[in-house]
Amino acid sequence: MPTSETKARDLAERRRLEIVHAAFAEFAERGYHNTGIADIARRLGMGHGTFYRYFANKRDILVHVLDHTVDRLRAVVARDAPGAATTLAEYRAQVERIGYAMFDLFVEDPQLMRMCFVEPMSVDAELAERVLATHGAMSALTEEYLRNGVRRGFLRADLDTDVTAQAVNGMVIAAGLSLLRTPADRERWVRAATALMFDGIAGASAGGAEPAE
Amino acid sequence: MPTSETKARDLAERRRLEIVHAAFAEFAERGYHNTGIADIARRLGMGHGTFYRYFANKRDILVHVLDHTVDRLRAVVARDAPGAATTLAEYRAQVERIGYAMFDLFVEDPQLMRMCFVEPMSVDAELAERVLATHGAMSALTEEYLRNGVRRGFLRADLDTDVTAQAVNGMVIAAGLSLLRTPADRERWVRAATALMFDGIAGASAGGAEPAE
Amino acid sequence: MPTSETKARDLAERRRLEIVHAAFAEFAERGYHNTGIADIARRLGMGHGTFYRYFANKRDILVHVLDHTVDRLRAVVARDAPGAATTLAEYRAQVERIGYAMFDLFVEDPQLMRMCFVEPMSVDAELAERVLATHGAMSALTEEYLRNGVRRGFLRADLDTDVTAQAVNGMVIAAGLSLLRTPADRERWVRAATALMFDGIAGASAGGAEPAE
Amino acid sequence: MPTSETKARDLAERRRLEIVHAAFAEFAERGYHNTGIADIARRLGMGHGTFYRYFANKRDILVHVLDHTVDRLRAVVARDAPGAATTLAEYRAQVERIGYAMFDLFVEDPQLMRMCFVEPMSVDAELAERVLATHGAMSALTEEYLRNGVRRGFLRADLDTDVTAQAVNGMVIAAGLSLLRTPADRERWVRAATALMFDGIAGASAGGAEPAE
DNA sequence: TATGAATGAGCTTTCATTCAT
DNA sequence: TATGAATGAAAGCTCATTCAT
Repeated sequence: MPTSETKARDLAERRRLEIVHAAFAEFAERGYHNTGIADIARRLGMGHGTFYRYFANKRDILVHVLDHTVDRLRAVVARDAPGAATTLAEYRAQVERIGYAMFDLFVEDPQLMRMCFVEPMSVDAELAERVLATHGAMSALTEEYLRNGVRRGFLRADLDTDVTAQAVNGMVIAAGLSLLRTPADRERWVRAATALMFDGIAGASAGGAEPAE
Repeated sequence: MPTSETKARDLAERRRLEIVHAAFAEFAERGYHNTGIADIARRLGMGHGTFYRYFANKRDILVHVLDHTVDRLRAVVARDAPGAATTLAEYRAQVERIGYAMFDLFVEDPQLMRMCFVEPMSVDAELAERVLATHGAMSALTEEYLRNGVRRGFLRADLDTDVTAQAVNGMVIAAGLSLLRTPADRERWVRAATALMFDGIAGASAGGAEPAE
Repeated sequence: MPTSETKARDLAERRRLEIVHAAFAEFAERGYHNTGIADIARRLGMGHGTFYRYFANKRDILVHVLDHTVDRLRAVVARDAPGAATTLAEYRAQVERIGYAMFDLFVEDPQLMRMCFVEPMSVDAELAERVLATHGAMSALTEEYLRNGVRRGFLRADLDTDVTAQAVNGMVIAAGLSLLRTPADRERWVRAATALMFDGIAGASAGGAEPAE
Repeated sequence: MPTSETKARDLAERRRLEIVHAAFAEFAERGYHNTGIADIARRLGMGHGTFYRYFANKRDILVHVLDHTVDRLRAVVARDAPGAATTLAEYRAQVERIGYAMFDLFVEDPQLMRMCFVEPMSVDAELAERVLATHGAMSALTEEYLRNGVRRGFLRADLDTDVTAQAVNGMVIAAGLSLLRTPADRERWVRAATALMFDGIAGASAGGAEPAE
């Protein structure tokens, strides 16, 4: 039995979400700096004063768009538990699943990348730091997966999990950027990326774990 | 025999370069949108009207800063000719050399990354496309190296050079971003990244060229 | 026999008064222009839409605050009837009584001065005129006292009652302003002001009714 | 031989003064809060952006208008040196001179009062305090005159110079306010005010230095 | 009657760009 | 060629007021 107060709160919450979505669309379309509050409001058919009932200022909405978008990303990565895989094959399958999911996310909304990593970078130092922190957090997540693999023994014992996690995340970023420009073959991307990740590029015969010396 | 005209042209060219450097510094410090023409001019101790004798408008200087910065990046990658290596060990050594060089570049000027890939992304669609095109071009360059390795037989014959090149470039981007936040151990980064690139993460015993099926 | 209608009217009247008091407090605290309708409503714990059920607009409430405040001032001055005193001593005592009373009023609420003479002056021409008219009315009241004294023969026969009344009121204003800044000794102020008013500043020996010639 | 730099500085200084005058006129006409920067600029036929080359913000111009106006007031009071008079007659003549001069100032520009004491009072606490401080400073100046008279023996020995000075200043304020409403007879005002100031209102026969008790 | 969500006029302020000197 | 004063478009933000509930 929802009281009128909770109903009002729900309505307000829905409104906030609407604005977040509209802002996402506008920012994605023309960029944060080329978007006015009026543009966001117009997209929702509401007065631009109304915007300020829900968000403190322009930067505030960007923060919320960012958070909202990062959550979507994080959800995909976190869906598969880091400790789930017990064999290399399982692990690889898990990575592929995540890869496919992220790829689909990027395909569904190619601007997602931009909203998470590009637009907020050029607003102010604090937001830039926040983006980088997010990137760091996602690398930490990736590292969990790697650590698990090392612990279980199916990943190289001498793996530098920290740096490797960041490098792997870099591949994901590259995929995202690539999709901003041209549609890509999902299968091919994930296959090539996992191949690179697990096996490297060295010829099978020549391959050794040791760096050249 | 420099005529007074060529001398004047040289002087103008030097001035343009000065402005590009000043703009780079200002943009790096507080971002394109938070930098005014006056800031750039002030840094050079020149009147801000003078700026417009050398560049058409604010966007124009960004384009030049971008180009100039990308050239620096490209120079590093292109220093080693793609076709130079003839064995895996040579190839790997070459990659490491390039890796060290890029790393040093990022350390020397961590904002380089931002100027190439971040700031121009949020100005307008055309500049964003340009950034992505640049990224594409550098991937193409990387691909040349990979193709060469495949041709020579020391890289996997079935390597998807296109996607793999992009993914490798993603690692570089990750390194650059990482350096924006925290200084990193050059040795460790390059070692881990090349290990990942050449050998993958799979345990030595378990490693096979074949993807899980 | 209060009908329900008169009861409702009374309730409404009480509400109006509450709002007037709240508005006085807010205006006094941060000035008319820095106070929003929402501030006044919040102070009463009521919705700010409700305000408009009692007052036509923001200016309207100021008018009512002004009137209400002027009434308080006027009541003090009018308490002693202008014609009551019949001798100079009585008259002087009356002036002192009024002086003490006004002083107490200012001490009790130093913002009273501001609400009567300052805030409304900077809203629009009509309100400014109204403030000046009020000042004129209070001078007229003062003049009544002076006229009475002249008529009774204990004030200078040649007294310019009009201008003198205004000048005397000016002293009161000065006292009010002074209290806005620093607390003052009531005794001292009233004593000095009445001494000035009745006897002037000229040395006793030198004193004559005649202006210097 | 004015260098081009001093010429430029002079020009800028003249521009600033022009703006101060225009702002004075606009503020006087419609009040600080009802005046937009655009109004001030329009009055000078200049773009409103130009305003910000000379003043930091709207409040800033008010501060300058205030200072400029107070200086005009102060100049009048300070013209006659406080210690100049040596006899009561001289002193009274000096007071009358100052009275005439102030009166003329108010007649010439009745809004002067409003700019000094009214408009800045309702902007923020700091400006209000500043107005009151100015009032205090002018009272202090008046007190100097009174002290001098007491020292020389032609004013009451027991004069409370502090309070009396404030009260006398109150008369001046009253005159100023009065002139905002209706033109007044200069002769009459000064005569009545000095009479009040020097001799008080008590009838000649009845007059005594002692307060009634 | 009471409410507060919605509104948009209107303001201040910034800054890229122009142009007379 | 160099300058910086002038400009006004454009944007963010506030808040008095309205009105559906």
